[in-house]
Amino acid sequence: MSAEPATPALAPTDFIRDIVAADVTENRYAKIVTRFPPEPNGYLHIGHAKSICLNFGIARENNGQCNLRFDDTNPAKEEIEYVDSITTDVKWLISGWADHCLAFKAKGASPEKTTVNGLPDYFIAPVFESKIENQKSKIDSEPFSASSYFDQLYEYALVLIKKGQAYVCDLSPEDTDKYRGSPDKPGQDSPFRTRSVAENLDLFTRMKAGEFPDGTRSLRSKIDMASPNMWLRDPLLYRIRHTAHHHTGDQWCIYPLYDYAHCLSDYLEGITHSICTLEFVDHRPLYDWVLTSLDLPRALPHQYEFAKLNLGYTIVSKRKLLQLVNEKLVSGWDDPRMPTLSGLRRRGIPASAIRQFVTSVGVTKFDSLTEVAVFENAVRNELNPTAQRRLAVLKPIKIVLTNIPAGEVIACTATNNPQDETPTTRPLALTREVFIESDDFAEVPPPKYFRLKPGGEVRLKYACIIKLDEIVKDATGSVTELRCTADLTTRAGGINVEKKVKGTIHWVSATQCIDAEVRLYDRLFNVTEPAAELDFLRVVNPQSLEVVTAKLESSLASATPADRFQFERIGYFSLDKDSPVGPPLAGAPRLIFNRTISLKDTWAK
RNA sequence: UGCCUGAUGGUGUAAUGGUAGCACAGGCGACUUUGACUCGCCUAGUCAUGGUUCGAAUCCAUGUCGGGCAGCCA
Repeated sequence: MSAEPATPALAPTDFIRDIVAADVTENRYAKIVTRFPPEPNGYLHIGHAKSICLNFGIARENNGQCNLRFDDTNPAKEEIEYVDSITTDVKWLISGWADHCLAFKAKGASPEKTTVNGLPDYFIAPVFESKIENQKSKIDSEPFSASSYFDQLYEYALVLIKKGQAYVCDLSPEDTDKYRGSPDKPGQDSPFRTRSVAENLDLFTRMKAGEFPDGTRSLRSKIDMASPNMWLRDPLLYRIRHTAHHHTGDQWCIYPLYDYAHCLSDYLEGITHSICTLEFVDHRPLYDWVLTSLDLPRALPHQYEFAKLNLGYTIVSKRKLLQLVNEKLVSGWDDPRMPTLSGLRRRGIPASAIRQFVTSVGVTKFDSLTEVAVFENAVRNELNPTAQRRLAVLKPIKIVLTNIPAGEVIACTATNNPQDETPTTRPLALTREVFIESDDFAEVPPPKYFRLKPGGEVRLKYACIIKLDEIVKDATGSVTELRCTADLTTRAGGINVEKKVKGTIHWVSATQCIDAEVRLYDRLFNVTEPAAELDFLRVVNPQSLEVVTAKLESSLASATPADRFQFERIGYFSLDKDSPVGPPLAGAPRLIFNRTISLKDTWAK
């Protein structure tokens, strides 16, 4: 038996995809439909990326659809600002990969009443932005949202009441808690559990009408107060909240809870596979209870759970991320050190690298902690073949090439990306005075030091070999310049091009370079599991940002934020979104570059 | 001491009763006008104890350890 070549990058497989594949084989659904259902109460982060890639990935691999849906059933926590940032981040992350699977709904639409197998039903149809853009008459669309199902959800609640499966409870929040019992002790039935259908209908109608203050009554499912599963002890379906909703305004004062709204939202949208994280395993019987209690005519969605992503040296808790922002430990939600998608984007990390990373981590039920090295590897893998090589000196030290006259310009040719099949080039100017990296010179070199040292030779990349003759110091003894001789016969085309030296270093012309602010980022925390600390603020890395004024080769003056650069021998960089674009004018703010990630450095270790 | 869930090299993940493989990390070496990339080699694993079986990471039993659950949050 010859083994098929493994292609995990192209066709990832995991226990959820196996279930989907089996459902496809057995023709259980006409189309595979998944969904990404964030609550609009914060910014998306690297952990969400795993869920997004799983849901859109499954849709993509099965010619299916993935809905972006806002799980906006709690008006107290949600804001329109978040729906906008989430929509932007999702589109960015799937761009060029699963755009065609992304489903929205028609703007303002709510589920339509239909008949299926002679039974009344509701369904909301998808709209694909990727398709309407090609059409003449553009349909306005928007993401799905639980709040656009409030009418249907209310109707379904009425059905549950009429079937005797839900009741209005007058217990206070505190008493509800007491009656619920504890994990090892059964709860007690609410005294309101036996109310008549008529009374329940009356009370629930009046709840909706706004007759009662917050917290005075709730609609509860009638399941089992003695269930060993706490979530089956008559969980609440509706609570009273006299609070305006970012989407429905003042229209409602009762709002459905997650366990009631989520499964039905899935059903209304025709979701087939409802994928969530492990903490919802205990909720699954409730998910199924609601759906099966309602005698719905179409195929029911099913919930599957996987372990969320844990990344070393990273925090994703909304509360803690907010604390970093509020206490000005970072510049904002999109600070390049933040694990938010907007932060990673600003840092210059390509969406494809994030996708590759979360795919490489896999999907299981094991609560794991992934090393940051895996993420960094994915980023470098994406950047190496695409980033344009440039020369930049972060911490300059001046070299004088004593045998090159002042004013003379020696033209050199640099390769833009050696990884290209047919690499392109650009011109570089070698002049009498150049800057090199101060790390690339050592007066007292450590063992196996390949770089510039007294009496030693190195190659200036793309130019020629130079030899250090003299170290010039000021009165305090610090080095002010290095006087070297350039061996011009070792240039490309020269008779001694083939001459080998151990070290090759980067440089820029002192007279033909530009200044730029370069922000060097390091990990935000000093410990692998900052979330496990009693006080995570105490393990914030005080050196997570270093700002330097660097000398860049002049071609970098025309950089745009979309460009990805590798500053040779240093790392990958991109223009910050706040940086002025285009050639710097006199007196104008200078360019700002972010270091996306350093190059691997096996010498520094 | 109720319910749910899980345990494979340092890390993550495959193997669905039949050769424990891959990636990352680490080590050594080759190549190199990036101490990068690339290439080669190496290190290292089935939680424990029993059982079923010709054969067990996989099935069964017991135990150990980890994670989750008692919001009118999602």
